[in-house]
Amino acid sequence: LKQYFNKSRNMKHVIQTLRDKGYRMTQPRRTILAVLAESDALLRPGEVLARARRHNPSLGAVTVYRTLNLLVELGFVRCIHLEDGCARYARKSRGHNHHLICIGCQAAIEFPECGLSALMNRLAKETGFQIQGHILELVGLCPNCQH
Amino acid sequence: LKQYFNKSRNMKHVIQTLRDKGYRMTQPRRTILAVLAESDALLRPGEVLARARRHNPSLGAVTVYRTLNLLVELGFVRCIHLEDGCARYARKSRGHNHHLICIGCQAAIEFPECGLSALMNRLAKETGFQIQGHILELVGLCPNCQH
DNA sequence: GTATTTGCAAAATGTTTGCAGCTGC
DNA sequence: GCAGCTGCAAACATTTTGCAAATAC
Repeated sequence: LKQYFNKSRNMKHVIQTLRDKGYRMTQPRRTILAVLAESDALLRPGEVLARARRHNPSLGAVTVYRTLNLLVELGFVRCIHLEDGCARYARKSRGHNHHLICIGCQAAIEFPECGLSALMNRLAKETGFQIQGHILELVGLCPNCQH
Repeated sequence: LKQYFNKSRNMKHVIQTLRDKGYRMTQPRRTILAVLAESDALLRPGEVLARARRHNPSLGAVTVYRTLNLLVELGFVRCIHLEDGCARYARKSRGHNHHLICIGCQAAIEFPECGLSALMNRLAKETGFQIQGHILELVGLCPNCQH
């Protein structure tokens, strides 16, 4: 889990996906992927930048913003807005899933099944809406932050 | 529905709640409440300001931000961050509920039951998290925006 | 070699704060 | 009358854009 992006097979998958869309794997992108791979917590862009600069001090903030947007677009990263509206990022597995987030330490755990399809079907019938998706995040305190 | 805040009983409830917490009902607050009452769509602070200025041209943007924050704090309004991270506001009924949002016209319909408690209980047991809440919004196209 | 990417500076955007004057009650 | 509120200006935080130099492949 911790080495999601470090596992050679996953990194190759990222590189291949970039290639397929005309993008390139670069040193800054590798560094940012490594930062996300090493963290189990949601990170703000500034936090990603600070951590990435430990490995690569000349990295620019703009590159972090652009890279995070790209990784979201490609589906490798999720952008989450909690109540405060700040953008936070976490790595995302393939397929449909959501995050359970600790409001103490920002730890984020993925879970796949949300069981919302019955609700969505019912509301679609009742309202005539064509429901396309949903935003769902659970928030609470992880075992370490409950004391 | 359209006149949620205009109904005298509801307005009195807002006034009473403000009073109880040491706040006052003022002309700018009344105007902003009326704007939210008249709209069935999510509104950005700037949109609230523009609409409110039709009734009260001297209204300041800062007052809109402060009033929206206050109304969220008191539970009369919900602040929603969609994928783009922008803050949008909608009036909120009492009790637990969520919104079904049209990505075409920003129309927002409240619905009360989300059926997430089984999922939350299961994840709490599996992870040791003390789950305190959830962010849930359904997004799609309303009948008018599907054409 | 060439198209993509980077990093800087600057601009744009969105929101908050300090404060003097105004308003609700 | 006095506490709370407003509106302005300014500060602040965050994100985006234009562009020349660097880089991936």
